[in-house]
Amino acid sequence: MNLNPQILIIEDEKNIAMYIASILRGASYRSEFATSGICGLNLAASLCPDLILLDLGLPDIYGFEIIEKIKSSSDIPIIVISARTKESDKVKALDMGADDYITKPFGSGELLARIRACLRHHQKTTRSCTVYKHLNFTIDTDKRLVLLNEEPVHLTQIEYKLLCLLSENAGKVMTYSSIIEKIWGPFMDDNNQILRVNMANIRRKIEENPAQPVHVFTEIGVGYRMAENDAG
Amino acid sequence: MNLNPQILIIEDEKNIAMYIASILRGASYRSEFATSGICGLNLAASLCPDLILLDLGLPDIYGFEIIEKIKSSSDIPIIVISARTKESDKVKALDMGADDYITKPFGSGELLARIRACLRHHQKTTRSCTVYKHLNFTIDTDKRLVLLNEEPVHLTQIEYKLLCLLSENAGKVMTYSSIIEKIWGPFMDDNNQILRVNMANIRRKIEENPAQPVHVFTEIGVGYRMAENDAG
DNA sequence: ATTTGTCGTTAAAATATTGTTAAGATTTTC
DNA sequence: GAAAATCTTAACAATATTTTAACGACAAAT
Repeated sequence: MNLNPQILIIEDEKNIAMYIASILRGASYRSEFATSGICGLNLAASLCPDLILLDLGLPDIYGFEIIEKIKSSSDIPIIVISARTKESDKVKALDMGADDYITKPFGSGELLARIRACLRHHQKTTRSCTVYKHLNFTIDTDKRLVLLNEEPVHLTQIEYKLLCLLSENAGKVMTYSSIIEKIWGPFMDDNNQILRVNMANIRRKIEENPAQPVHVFTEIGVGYRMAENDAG
Repeated sequence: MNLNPQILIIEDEKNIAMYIASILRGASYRSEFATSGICGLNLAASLCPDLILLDLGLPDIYGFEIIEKIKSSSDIPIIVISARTKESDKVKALDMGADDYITKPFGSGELLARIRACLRHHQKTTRSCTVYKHLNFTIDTDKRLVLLNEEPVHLTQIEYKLLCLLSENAGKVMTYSSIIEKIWGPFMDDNNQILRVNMANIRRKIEENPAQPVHVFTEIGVGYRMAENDAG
């Protein structure tokens, strides 16, 4: 069963946020708020929403920075909602990586249509299959279940995210810093000690012999790579 | 060599079409016209442009039909340009598959920014090729993987960087000092002992007979040169 | 032919990175 | 609120990489 798409609203004016949320609810999207930029960035990292609606006029962080940070660590589509009609703002936001730009006031129909277009567009890039198959284990992201030799294995939140991330990118090396950014968010420092510990825990759970892994290899000085089997 | 993106303009009013074309030319896009819907559909099929700018108010075919037809047979991004500001039109066009909707009058900056966003978005699906191919080995820089006779070869960080650098410049001699500068940075002293060791290690890994290399040749007194195969 | 200098090779020393364990800190669960 | 699980941090051993040094083979120069 797939949940309805989750949308994160980053907007400092409560009443506008509430208004948007009600529109989204009417279209049966799940929505979350953030009333500041920092808060928004953290929520974006922890929730991994399907889409972000971003107001540019935030109190703490310069709106364009948020676009940059989110896009550097993820692929989440961003629709900018702004009172600024100046062309230079639109250009800047779009070039920073925003996927669309709507100026206030806007109609609920247009907002929803643009959200649909954005989500549709994005789905083409993200594979629809929710099961990663490997040599002797599978990940079912739909059920959040990992089976090792048909037997369920318990993974903690972080371990699970990490395994999924590597599965998604099976075959190619993911650098330590990119992994850390994707799992712990953009404010985590680049110390990969914590990553090493988690990888050790994962290997203890899914590798026959953790000292000679067959699933996740380490490229010394660079990062980790998951074996490219029939993942996907 | 990659040509600049080609953009198809489907617009019945000549002067508007010319205006758009001049904007595109200014940003060094290649552009083509179609002044009717039928004509546009044919050109879309034969040219396979990178993007389509579509005016909704065409004489022959109902504009929405064009969106539907193009999208059903291809993945070309479509930006609708229209004088209609009615929300229902926007919603309909976007839901039909259009990727963006701009209302006239629009600024050239916004148009170009939206085109960039659209192209960028679309490129993600068709990822660029990052593979260097040589006689019996390949380097996949996306996966950071070196295959020798289809078998993965392990290279250390320096070895890998070095091999990539030479591949990038296949066919031409790279001087020792330029190599050292690129790999160890500008503060490394010009002693190429360390480079010799690394080259020996690389040759042991990728050359059949390291004493008679076929991939990386040394130009005595000057530097190293990688054989110019179909690298790229 | 001898000298000079460059290059390839090997091995050992120095350095850096990674895996592992265990002990607090924090959160979640009951 | 206590117990369990999880997350984080620190220390240390194991391992891999990078650097340095020494030396023989070979080519160019005298």
